[in-house]
Amino acid sequence: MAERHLSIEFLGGEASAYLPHLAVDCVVFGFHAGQLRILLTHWKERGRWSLPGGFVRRDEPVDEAAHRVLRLRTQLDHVYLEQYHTFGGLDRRDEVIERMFDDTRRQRAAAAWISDRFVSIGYYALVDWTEVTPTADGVLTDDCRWWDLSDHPPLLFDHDAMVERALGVLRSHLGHQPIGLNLFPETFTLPQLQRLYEAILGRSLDRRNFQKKMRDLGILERVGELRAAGVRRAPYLYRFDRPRYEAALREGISMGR
Amino acid sequence: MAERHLSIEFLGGEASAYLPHLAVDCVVFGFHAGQLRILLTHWKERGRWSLPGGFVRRDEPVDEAAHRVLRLRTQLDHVYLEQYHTFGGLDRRDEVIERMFDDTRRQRAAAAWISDRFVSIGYYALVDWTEVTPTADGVLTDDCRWWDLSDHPPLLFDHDAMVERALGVLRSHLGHQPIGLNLFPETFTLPQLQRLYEAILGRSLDRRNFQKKMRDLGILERVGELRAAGVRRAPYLYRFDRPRYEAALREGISMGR
DNA sequence: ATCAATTGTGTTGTTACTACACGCTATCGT
DNA sequence: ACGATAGCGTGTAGTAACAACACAATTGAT
Repeated sequence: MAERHLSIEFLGGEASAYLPHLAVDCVVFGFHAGQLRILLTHWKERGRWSLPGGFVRRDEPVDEAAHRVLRLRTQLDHVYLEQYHTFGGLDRRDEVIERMFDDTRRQRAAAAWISDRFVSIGYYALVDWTEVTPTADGVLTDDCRWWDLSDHPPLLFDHDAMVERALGVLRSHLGHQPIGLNLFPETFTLPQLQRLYEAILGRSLDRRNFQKKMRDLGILERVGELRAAGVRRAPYLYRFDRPRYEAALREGISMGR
Repeated sequence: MAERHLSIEFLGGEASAYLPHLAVDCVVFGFHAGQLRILLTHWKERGRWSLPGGFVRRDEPVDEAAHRVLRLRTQLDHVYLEQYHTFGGLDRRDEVIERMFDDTRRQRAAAAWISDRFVSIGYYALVDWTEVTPTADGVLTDDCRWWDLSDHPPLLFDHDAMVERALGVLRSHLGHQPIGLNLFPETFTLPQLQRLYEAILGRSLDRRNFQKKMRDLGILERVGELRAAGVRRAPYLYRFDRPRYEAALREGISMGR
C-alpha cells in the first residue's frame, strides 16, 4: 500500500461487508476539571478533526456498530450510549477522501463507495474519561484525544452541528433523568456533580438547592470524606445507589430545569 | 407487468435512484371522536398492514423523503413531521417480497435490493384527519385508511414497536410543548383538546385544572360558541394564536405531566 | 317546572422551586 | 498561637405551580 494512499482493506476486507451510504458517529462526553470534554479523531491526510465514527456491517445492528466504533476508539466495552438523531442532508459527502485511493479498479470502487453521500446515525456516549484509552486507527486517522467542549477545533463535515445537537439532547434529558453515573469514577463529591450539571446546562446553580435536591432524590450513598491537599473543608464522598439510580432512569425525575 | 408480479418500475424507474438498505416510515397520528388514530397501508400480496413508508432518493434529504412519502399517502403538503428514532435491528428484512418479482435478471436484482436488510428512519406526523385523502399506491399496497390506535391490526415487520415508541415520544413531548395545532381544524373546543391530551397520555385529566392551565398559557383565542344538536351547554370555540403557539414551541412550556 | 348532562369558573391546601444566611473545617499568613 | 479565608454542609422563608374540590350556567328531555 502506498504511503499516501489508502487501501480498501481499511474497511476490514471487502467494502461490501458494510452497508453503503450509512455511518454511525459518536459524541463521546467526558468530564474533567469542571469542563465537559469530547473525544475527537484527527484525519491524517487533511489535518483536521472529526467525531469518531464508522460504518455498519451488514450482519450487525446499528446500535452494535456504535458500540464497536467506541470500543475501537476507547478500548472500553460497556459504555452508556444513546442514539439521538439521524443526519441525512445532501451535503453529507466526502469528496476529498476520493483522491486518497490508488487508481486501480478495485480501489476506485472503494473510493466511489466512501466518497458518496452518507446518512449518519448520531449517538452520544457518557464515559469516565480516566478509563478511556484514546486510540487512532493509524490508517485514516493518526490521533485521538480529548478536547474541551468549549474550546475544540472546527470539525469536518457537519460534525459541529452534530455536537451541538447532542449537547442539546443531553441538556433536555438532564431535567428528567439522573446523569453522572457513567461520567464519574465509583466515588465523587457533590461539588463535582454540581460542576457537571453546570457544565451541561451552561449556567451556575445554587449550591444549597442543588445539594438538597440531590439528597432528596435518594439515589446517593455517602461513603466517607475526601482527603485532598489544598482543600479547606473535606467534602463528603458519594456513590450512586445503582438500583435506585436505574429506577430513577426508568421512572424519570424532575430536576428544576 | 404480470398481474401477480411487481416491476422494478414501482421504484420510479431505476432502483439505483434510491439509497439501498435505507427507508423512512411514518406514524401518522390523527384524532377523531376522542380517539387517536393512525394511518396504515394494506399490502396487496400478504393481506397485512404496515406503516406508510418509502425509500430515500439519492438526491434528496431524508427529511424530504419523509415528506414525499406523506404527500403520496395523504395528498397533503406541509404536515408537521418529526424524526424520532432510527431502527436498525437485524430482523428488519423482508423475505416474502422477494417472491413477488419476475425472474428476469433485472427483476431479480430489484428483488435482491428490496428483500435485503433495511435500516428505517422513523418519523411521526400530526395531521388534521379531515384534510387527509388516504391513498394507496396500487402496486405494493391496495388500501390505505385510518385505524384506531387502540384497536388496529398487528403490523408487518417491527412496525408495532415503531408505533409504540412514537407514542412514547409524543407523550414525553406533550409536557414541554403545546400540541394540537396540527391535529385539529382551524377551530375546536377545550373539551375536545382535553380529550386529545387524555388520549395521548392514556389517563384522564381534571377538566377545571386543564382549562385553567390552557387559558394561562395564552396561546388560545376565543372565537365564538359551538352550536350543535344534542349538546347541553354550548362550549366555546377556540383557535390557536399562531405566533404565541410557535413561541411556546420554541421556548417550551410545562404541562404538569 | 324539574331533571340530567355538559360546560365554564373560582378557591384552597399542598408541594416544589427560588432566594437567601449561617456554622463547620482545614489551611495560610502573621 | 491566632485570626483570616476559602470551601463545604445544612436550614428557613417566600413564591409559584399543581392537585383536589364545589358551584353556577346552559339547554334538551320529561
